[in-house]
Amino acid sequence: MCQIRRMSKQALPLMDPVCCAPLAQEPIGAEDAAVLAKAFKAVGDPIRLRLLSLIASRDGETCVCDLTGPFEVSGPTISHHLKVLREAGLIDCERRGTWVYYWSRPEALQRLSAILGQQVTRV
Amino acid sequence: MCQIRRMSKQALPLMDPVCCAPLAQEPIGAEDAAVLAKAFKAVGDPIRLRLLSLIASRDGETCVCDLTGPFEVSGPTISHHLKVLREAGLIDCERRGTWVYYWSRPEALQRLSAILGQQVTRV
DNA sequence: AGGCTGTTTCGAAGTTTGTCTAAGTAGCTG
DNA sequence: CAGCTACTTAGACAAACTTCGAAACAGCCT
Repeated sequence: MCQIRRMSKQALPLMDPVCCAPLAQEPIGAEDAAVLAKAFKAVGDPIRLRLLSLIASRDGETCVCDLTGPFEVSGPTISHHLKVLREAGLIDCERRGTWVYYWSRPEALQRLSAILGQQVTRV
Repeated sequence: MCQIRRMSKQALPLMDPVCCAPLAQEPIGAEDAAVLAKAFKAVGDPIRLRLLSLIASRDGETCVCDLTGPFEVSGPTISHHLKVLREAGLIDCERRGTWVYYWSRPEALQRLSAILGQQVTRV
């Protein structure tokens, strides 16, 4: 199930040690590249990208039950993709009663955005 | 070999029809997601991310001969990764005499950055 | 033309990923 | 507690990806 408490405690587990220098500013190191590539790979799947957009474009939280509808894949597959996004630090979740709710981590998206972009953004 | 003329003519073949609305603004459509996911997948590999950073952090062009050195993989593998980046519209190349030179397409990186970020950037 | 160097393409391992069905866990309700 | 619903995990399998060595191609030089 959703690792509620554990995930909420550690923010951005994968990207934390990575600096924010844009790609085009200086050649990225091998370790940073490995960590960042994992995050980019997480958004490198059409269904995950749509899931992330669905979750991020909501004001508050999104119930999983609202996420399985728009896709042509089975529930377990959606759950798998949500897990990948969660392990990449892009979203987080919490179970309240029967349902599980997801929300996005804008700071993680912003960080990835800053890596690709030219502006030297501090997040 | 490097599709010099052909690639230079058509700019951003994969991302051209995709709009620039940030992920978090509105749920992305399935077609846009497919195109964008391909681009994100291209940077979702550590070697490709380093290659892109190496190329993008240079002022001008980068010779392939300077790209094979820093990596522990064979020449053909580097060539394959460069092809993936090129097909994603992130870099382009030209052969001049014996050597092939690569350069980055900042507008493509900027577009991806804008999709992830919150600012409504027009590129 | 023939040989040499730099780069890409081809074909074939081995690994990873996306997807499914089946089974398991969490929590509600009677 | 039994049964029900919501969601996740486990195991399996096909498709895709990464990588390599070998071969092919492009352009220089003699």
